[in-house]
Amino acid sequence: MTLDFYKKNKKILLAVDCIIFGFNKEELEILLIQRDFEPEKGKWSLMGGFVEEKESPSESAQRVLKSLTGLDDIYMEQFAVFGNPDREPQERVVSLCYFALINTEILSTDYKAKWFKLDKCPPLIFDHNEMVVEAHNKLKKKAALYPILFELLSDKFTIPQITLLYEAVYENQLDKRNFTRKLLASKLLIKLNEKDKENSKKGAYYYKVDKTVYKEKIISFLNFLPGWYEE
Amino acid sequence: MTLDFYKKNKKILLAVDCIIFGFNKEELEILLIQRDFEPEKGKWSLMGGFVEEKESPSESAQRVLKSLTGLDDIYMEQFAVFGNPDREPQERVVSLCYFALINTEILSTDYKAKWFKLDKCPPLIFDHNEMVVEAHNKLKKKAALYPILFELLSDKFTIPQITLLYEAVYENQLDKRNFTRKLLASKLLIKLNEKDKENSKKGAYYYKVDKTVYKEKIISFLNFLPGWYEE
DNA sequence: AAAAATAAGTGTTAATTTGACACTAATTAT
DNA sequence: ATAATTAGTGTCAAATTAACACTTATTTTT
Repeated sequence: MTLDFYKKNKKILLAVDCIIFGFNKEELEILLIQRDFEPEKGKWSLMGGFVEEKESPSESAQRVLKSLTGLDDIYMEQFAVFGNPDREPQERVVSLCYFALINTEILSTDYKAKWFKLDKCPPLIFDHNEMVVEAHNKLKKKAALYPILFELLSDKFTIPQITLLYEAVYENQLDKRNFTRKLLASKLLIKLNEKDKENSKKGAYYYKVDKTVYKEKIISFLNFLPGWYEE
Repeated sequence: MTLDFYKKNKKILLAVDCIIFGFNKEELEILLIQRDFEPEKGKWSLMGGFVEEKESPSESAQRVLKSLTGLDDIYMEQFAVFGNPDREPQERVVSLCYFALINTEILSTDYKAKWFKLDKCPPLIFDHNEMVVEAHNKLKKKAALYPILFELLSDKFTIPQITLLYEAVYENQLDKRNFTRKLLASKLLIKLNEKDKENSKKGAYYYKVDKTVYKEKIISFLNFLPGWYEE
């Protein structure tokens, strides 16, 4: 009886798919690959892979991410399961969806992945376009409460850069004065004695994240974006 | 080549486990079953089952819930994946975790499940105790933003009952005056011309949820619980 | 060297929301 | 009639919010 219980149940191919967000200083982007195998060879796709024998799903997601970007230690979160029996034509696959936030500057370019602006995402295989939409929605909700968007920026960044980032994620204009005030009130940022002179004549001071505060900081970020969630 | 790609990957037993929350007018409870099969026969366990061939994981979770409670149409949310390779001794099983909110009054009692107070939960099989803790944490976060806790109450309820419910979920005392004010300001409640006289001499007015508002209503519930998330 | 151009950075105010706080009202039981 | 019990309500000071536009620092142009 012991093993019968398990044996009578069908096993399933279990995949992970990663929506990898990046920020190009102006727009939110996602990293896609062109499939080089059947089915759907040549089509654009999220990065994915199967959960292997000796790894947990989050380890699979990390492996996939590493194999495609060379990056370790990336912010990643499981946010959905796509598992309709017929979502892939060849074989039943249940997919665990993760979104990841990476700083695109760190990423070397010799991987065959390509960045696409979120609003110019090509048609993707299977239900991957739906996954992207859900990931973006989840990102908006999460980032309203937790300061995770800093994962998309370099170690040092300017206030105008953060503002552009939030405007990109929420597809909305922000009041610069109010936003800056709230940012600084969060006590999350440390002002550096150095300016970014690339993007303006006056130059904007660099800041970095106070890591000790960052770990504890949640929810206080709420209402950074007055009203975005009510629309 | 087509199918080789899939074939070389190992399939995995995919389970769903449900943390079913209920509210007994005083405390938050979860519904558990005593396993009547090996392994771990006789031990307490979450309700679970395997994802079958023709169903999506959320359908599996609904089926499990229905088979154990007779209930349909229950609020349910996937909140975690437990998938360490060795989390079950006999066989590798990846578990998709759902939490559900049900009104215990509707539930008939001839199912062999049993309610346990959340803080008096017995030792459970495998990693189920961890799942319960994560579910409770997730519930707290979600319910701070969305009015989902009404799913735990009957169609009509009193303000004192809601207050007790929030106090139970957040394990904290609430200021009755401020909480009531915010509740009513949410425009989510419709006052009925009827009182509950069971629980007090004066009697407390019943309210019901305004379903049209309920569907849209999110986040405005935030800060119902000043400071709970900062501790 | 003066003027123009550009983007950074900053302050005020009125309205709203918050949290802290304690008494009155309605009913039943004695 | 009195006591007991729980429901229900109001005020105020402090903090937070959103709406709003000018000054500053620097480089480029003339």
